[in-house]
Amino acid sequence: METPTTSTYEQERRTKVQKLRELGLEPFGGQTPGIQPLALIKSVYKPEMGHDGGPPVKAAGRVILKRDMGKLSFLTLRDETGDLQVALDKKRLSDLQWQVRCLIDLGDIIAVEGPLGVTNKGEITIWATSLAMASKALLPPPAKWEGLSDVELRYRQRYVDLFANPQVMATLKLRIRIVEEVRQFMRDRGFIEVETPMMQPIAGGAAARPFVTHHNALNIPLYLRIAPELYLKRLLVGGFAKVFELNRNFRNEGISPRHNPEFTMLEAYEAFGSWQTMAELVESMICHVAEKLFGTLKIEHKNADGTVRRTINLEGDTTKPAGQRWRRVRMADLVEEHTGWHFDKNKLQDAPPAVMSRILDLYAEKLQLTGPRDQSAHYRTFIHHLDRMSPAEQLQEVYEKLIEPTLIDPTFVTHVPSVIIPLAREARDDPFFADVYELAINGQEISPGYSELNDPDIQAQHFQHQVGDEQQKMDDDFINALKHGMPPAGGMGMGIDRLVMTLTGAESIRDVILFPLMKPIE
RNA sequence: GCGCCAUUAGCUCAAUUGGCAGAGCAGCUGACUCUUAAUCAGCGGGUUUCAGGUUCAAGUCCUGAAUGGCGCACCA
Repeated sequence: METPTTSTYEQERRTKVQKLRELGLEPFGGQTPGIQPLALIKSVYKPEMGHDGGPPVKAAGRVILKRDMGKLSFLTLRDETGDLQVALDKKRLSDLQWQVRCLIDLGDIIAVEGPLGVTNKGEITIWATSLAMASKALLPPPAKWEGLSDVELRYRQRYVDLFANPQVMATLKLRIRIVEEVRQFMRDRGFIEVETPMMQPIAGGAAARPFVTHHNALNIPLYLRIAPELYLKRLLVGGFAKVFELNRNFRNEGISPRHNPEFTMLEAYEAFGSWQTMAELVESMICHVAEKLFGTLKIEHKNADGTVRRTINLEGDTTKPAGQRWRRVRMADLVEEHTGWHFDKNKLQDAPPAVMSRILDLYAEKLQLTGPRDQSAHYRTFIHHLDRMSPAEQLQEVYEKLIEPTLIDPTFVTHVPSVIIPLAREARDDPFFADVYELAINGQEISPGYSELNDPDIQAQHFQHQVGDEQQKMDDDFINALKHGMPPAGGMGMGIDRLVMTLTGAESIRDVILFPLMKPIE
């Protein structure tokens, strides 16, 4: 591809590429066996090795700092594992290689070989006896001290972000470790990982707008899945007892600090389980991951200056058995606790005026509104919005908008109105509510868990109702599957990106996704 | 889709009331064999995101656009 850029930086560096070629050297390197990670090399050094008495080592990395002093240079190399100093001493290098030294810029990737040692000031250092350009960088890296801080550039050019900002690399690697631990935990619990269609003729299992594509040979529309749920349940019908899938879902909705159009979801189903077995599973899993990766159940979110912004306590009530320690509370009780609204399945408009006043207090707090209430369009819109809802929707709305964001420590919210959860079973003692939990941590919904609905007729009714709302399409084949008999089951979903945000303290979902979606330029 | 805010050198940021667009790092030239964001001397570097407008004069004020951030809406 043609390079349109003609910045002086690039021109200078292209000249150096040319000079390397004139010296008979390859500016873009080649296969180089025997290179060891910088952190490993650093760990090999022992004080008795002295100034340069360590073993010969072979290293490679990006030059992130350069200090030239006439006939001696110190470079700081960086690789995936960390930083290490390399010394280029004119006496130890051939004339040709010394000329290479003069052509090294910040950002270049170089390979060196030489004994491991230490400088007079005590810095562990490779005293290079050979030096090769592995990849000449044609573009300059960001400022060496500030790194790259322009948010847009960081997301658009993550490759720069990763090498310029070690904290970014650390967070994204932590994400990878979390995913590994979640998988391992599920396997240890006897769940098997399956792969179900990401391209579906009917996008079911959730209420969200799907991405649409087209299959040419069949001449049919296909939808990127918004959830794997209906296929995983088909597997229960087929006889799988404990399955999970950990992969991408796609939802054609707005982008926000908590929403990326493609995101990673864990879904798991256990025959003869329930929302209670799923609650135990998710609580145990998150605690396991936290213990394994951080060695603690107290997760601290820190600011850039190191001060603690927020602490999430995953311990719960330690007088109870492990896996049942997190708070469990009915949605109606939680709403009453915060607003004084005693939910009796009647409309909010019928509650005492003090309730609405309290709800508006919370609304003002959330949006940080200070002005008078009567004239504010904010309040009018919100009230009008609530007025048009059914009591069940009002309960859900008050919880989701005003209370969920305040739930920092893990909380299982149970007895959610069943009308808004078409794929779950109704509670036996009161069919107004569904047999489910919604787990909130860090002010976000992290995981829903259901006692799954396996009655094909009730499921079909729920779909009919939903079709009326244009929320979910009727999936006749799924109903057909249920007619063959699906064992009663517990099912759960868990938003992996949000879990990672909770565990790492990331404020935006983009900080835990390697390549978040950005609008293309032009 | 709506609202608020931002956009200045490769990067990080200044620029008073509307009055000559600047610094640090990076770059170039030179010095330097123990530096740690090396140091020292000198030199370059700009369509102030874009398109219009007001004005003697616009980075600064106005209108529109683009991209981004945050909030709202959407997303059970």
